[in-house]
Amino acid sequence: MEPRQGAQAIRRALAVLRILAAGREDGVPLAEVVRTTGLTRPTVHRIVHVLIEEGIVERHERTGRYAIGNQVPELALARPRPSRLLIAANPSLQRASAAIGDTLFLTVRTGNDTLCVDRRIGVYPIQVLSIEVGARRPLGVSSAGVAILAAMPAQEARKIVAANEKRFEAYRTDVATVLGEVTAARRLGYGMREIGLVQGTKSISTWIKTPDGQPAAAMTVSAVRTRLGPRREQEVAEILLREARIIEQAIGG
Amino acid sequence: MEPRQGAQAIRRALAVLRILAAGREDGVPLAEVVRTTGLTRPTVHRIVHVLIEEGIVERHERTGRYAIGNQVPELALARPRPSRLLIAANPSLQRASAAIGDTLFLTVRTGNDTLCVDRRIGVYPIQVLSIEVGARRPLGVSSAGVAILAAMPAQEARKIVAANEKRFEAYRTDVATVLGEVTAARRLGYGMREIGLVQGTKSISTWIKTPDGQPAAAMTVSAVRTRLGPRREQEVAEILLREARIIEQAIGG
DNA sequence: TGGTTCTGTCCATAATATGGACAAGAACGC
DNA sequence: GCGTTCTTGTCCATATTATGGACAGAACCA
Repeated sequence: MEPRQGAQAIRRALAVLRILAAGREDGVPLAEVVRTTGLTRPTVHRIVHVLIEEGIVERHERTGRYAIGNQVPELALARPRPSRLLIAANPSLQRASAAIGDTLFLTVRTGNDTLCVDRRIGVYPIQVLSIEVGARRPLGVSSAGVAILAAMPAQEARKIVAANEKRFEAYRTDVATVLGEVTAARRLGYGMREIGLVQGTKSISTWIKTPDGQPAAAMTVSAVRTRLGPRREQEVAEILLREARIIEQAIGG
Repeated sequence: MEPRQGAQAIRRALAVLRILAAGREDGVPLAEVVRTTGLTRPTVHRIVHVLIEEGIVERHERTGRYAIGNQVPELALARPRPSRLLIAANPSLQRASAAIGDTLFLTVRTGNDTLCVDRRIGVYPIQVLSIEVGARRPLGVSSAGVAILAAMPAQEARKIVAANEKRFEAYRTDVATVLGEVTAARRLGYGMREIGLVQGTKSISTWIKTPDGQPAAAMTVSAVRTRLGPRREQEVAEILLREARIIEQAIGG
């Protein structure tokens, strides 16, 4: 499907950039980039340093870790329109946040990653704030990722999960576990994780599909586990499912 | 100064991306990318299409023009902190905008381009709004660019102007004209263009330097020409110069 | 001290990106 | 209609370019 050739170096540079983006502000050590991309160290080293010269990547003084540079937001300014989805989802996030009281996330798929694009903090005094806007994770490790995978054709989902295999280790999961969760999510109608990425938290995610049936995003509630018992899980899931359908209407029109 | 080799393709891809960023949402035709980068058409074609497959570039349905894709803002989310400069400049822009009443721009240098990063609209009923946040131009074609060039060592400025030679044509200027304006700006203490990029407008720009003497940005006022006669030009320049020094203090601390 | 991480560099080699040449479509003039 | 000039897209032999194995230094720990 993507047989265009003659640009190995560019593709590799982008793969490196995506890993660095997943590391956010803290940056990523070279060795980790080498491990997760599967490229050789001289190659990664060369790519990263060319990107530094070009201002696309920065190196943190103290740690020596590599991170996304300031020229990337500058390039991004050339594309200012906020996405349709963000506008369409806004009222639903507002309503659901008020009704539920716990933290809400809106997450999209980008390549083999999930990317948090919006967050609403609820009124309940204990909030799960571990995930920030811009947070990027391999598809499959969060309940949002599981929901998005559950919403796509099984074969495509398997392909993505396989591609992320190496990266799962860092999140203490593996291909079989993720595929199991995806299957469970399909049965339930929503994604769920009893053990959230942070100890003692629980997450519930619904998927949002585009008119052509592709998953566009996931809407997630994260809370301390004790606040999401079986009964309330049911309630929260119903709210999320209802709002997800409303967002689908909005992006469909 | 930048002798690292082994990544021609990556550098070329970035050069293409920067041209596309300058085109903003409208996009840029392939032929123009070829002309301004000086690369051959097969090469640009290959690069652009690989970037499309990777989601970094998009092609507009109707026009066939190429533009920055949605994955670029997604990568940029990994770097959320707004720049020090933007924070430091905020009160000055506020004050100057109130005092002057015409549109104010804050512009930074990025590579061989100027990039508008902030804009304040004044109270006067006729405002020059042609430049938007995200607008990118070759250094030298706007008064902000002239100011930034005037604030750097003459040799470096000449080098940048020479590098932009090909791109000047599209703005109906040339190396000699730009260098003349830069010299004039050094004498005056601020950048000025009697004929703005839009017919009948006039612009005045002051430069803002970092503690180490490098130009960090330019602050610009644009107005219809009749509103910036010699007397008012003097007044406006004084306000801009004063605020520029205040911003320099703020980023210096 | 030796062992284990990490990062950085060299350079012969193979694989890769290159660009001249060709092709075809679109817009314009007449 | 037909030529002219613009555009974008593709092929493929070639040589330029990116590659990665091997080596080395630095930092940390026992």
